[in-house]
Amino acid sequence: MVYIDNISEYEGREATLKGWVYNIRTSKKLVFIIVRDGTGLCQTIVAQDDVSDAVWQEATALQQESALEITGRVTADERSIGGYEMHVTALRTVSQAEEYPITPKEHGIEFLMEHRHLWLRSRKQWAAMRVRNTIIYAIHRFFQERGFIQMDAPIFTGNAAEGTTNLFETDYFDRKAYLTQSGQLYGEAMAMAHGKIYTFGPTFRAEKSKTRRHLTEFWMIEPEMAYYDLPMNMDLAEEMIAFIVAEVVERNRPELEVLERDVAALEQVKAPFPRISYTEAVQRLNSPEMQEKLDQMAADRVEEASALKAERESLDAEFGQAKKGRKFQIDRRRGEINARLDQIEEDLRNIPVWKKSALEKKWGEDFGGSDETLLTMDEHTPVLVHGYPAEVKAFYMKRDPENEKIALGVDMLAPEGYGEIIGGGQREEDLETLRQRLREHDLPEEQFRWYLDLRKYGSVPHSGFGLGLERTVSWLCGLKHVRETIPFPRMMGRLYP
RNA sequence: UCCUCCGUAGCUCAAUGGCAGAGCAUUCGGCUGUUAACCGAAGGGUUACUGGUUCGAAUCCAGUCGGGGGAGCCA
Repeated sequence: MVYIDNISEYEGREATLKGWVYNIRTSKKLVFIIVRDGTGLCQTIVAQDDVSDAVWQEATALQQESALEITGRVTADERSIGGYEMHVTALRTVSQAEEYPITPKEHGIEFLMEHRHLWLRSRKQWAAMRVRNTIIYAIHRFFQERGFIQMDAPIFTGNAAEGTTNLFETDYFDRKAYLTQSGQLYGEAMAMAHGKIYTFGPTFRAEKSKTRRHLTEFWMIEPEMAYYDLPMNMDLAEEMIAFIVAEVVERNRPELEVLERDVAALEQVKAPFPRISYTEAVQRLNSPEMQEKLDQMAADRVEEASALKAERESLDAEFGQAKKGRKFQIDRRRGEINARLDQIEEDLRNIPVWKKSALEKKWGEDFGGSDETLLTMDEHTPVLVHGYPAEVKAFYMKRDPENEKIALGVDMLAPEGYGEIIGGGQREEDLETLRQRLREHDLPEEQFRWYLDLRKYGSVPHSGFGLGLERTVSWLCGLKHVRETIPFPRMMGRLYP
């Protein structure tokens, strides 16, 4: 089989592509068909003089997304996408498409989500999925090359416990079962068997969150390592992220270009990343400098908004006498301006809230989304925040031996406002301490009998973390919303397709 | 659960209480190299739904439904 991504090998020769019509343009005696085959796009040219009447008829009858086999001579041509094009000699329609709903024009998100099964064929979505694939492969490589064993935690769990989040409840032979929100506790058991393990699987949270960072079903990677303390854990997380980013930059340049991602920003993501304690982070949020930064941000937004409005007015004035092609551009630009203005309006409403949240953040409170954005605002790499107040963290988190109020947890915050991509820490390994924590959190010891066994039979210091795959994809692709980083996103209010 | 914005042709949007419109898509015609081609024509509407105000409602008011963004919660 010939695929578009290696079509250069066929320059000057005849080849057959099997794919779909990405776009088609007709002229009197020429038809330009952009063919898509899953590996890329290639322009093909059908000239009436070069082909039989039958082939010409078929070519002119093709619709967007019709499936076809197309044969012709491959030539290099700078005018064409990918630098090569095909002069067609034969063509077979495999399947004539009906009128395709996703036209070469902007669409709203509701419409696109309703057609997600088709939207996946579009260029940007195609590129994002390829980056996702690189990330998945890089994660496996990273761990496999370091002696980690990949193991799977169960998806059905019996205990609704462990904490605060809402779980999906299912009927399990007349008993209640819940879809897992984390494989971590099982990861600990597996790490005691194999030393270093990682899980890679779906997780479910029934949170009624409608934000760009949330899905109800998402994929999480959770390494767990025996004999690792918090600093070792942080080193591993940092090394892993740097590795993933380097792989994406190396292997996905064309995809990042399609996504219009600023590659230079990704190239700066190299270890070591800044590390600050939770206590320092709170001080930073409380600082007058942070308030000034937010005032500056508000002023910048106001300025940007007035510039955009001026631009929109001049576009409006131009629109009347513009030619069709230009009208199209104006339309598109107006759409961008309106979307940005909506965003600015939202920001301006929120900045006072962010200011208040930052200024009034007290030691002991958890960070909100805006706090995370502020903490990474001046960085081009992720930031590690460690040593959280024990009270806001889960029962299994080990406390700092020198300060009972501090848990040995760490979060990694991605830059550019992408938020928390990693959460983890060192686990409590002492049996009696853990029993007491369960009581403090009002959790039933019976449910955790197996977990407590791990502390009875050869308990050792151990650590691990969870990486959110979709947030990582979102950050590296520069996508605004995690719903574009998974083939079929599951969100509150979205179960189709 | 709360705050906020939105719902007009298949799609993206306009119409600021007074004749419901444009571009794309579709169909037909024209055009020899197009880059989301271009030019001409045609068809296409329960303005989300229910009620109210008004001489008159896409527009104002109330409620319902659906969606976007955010808070909380979190990866």
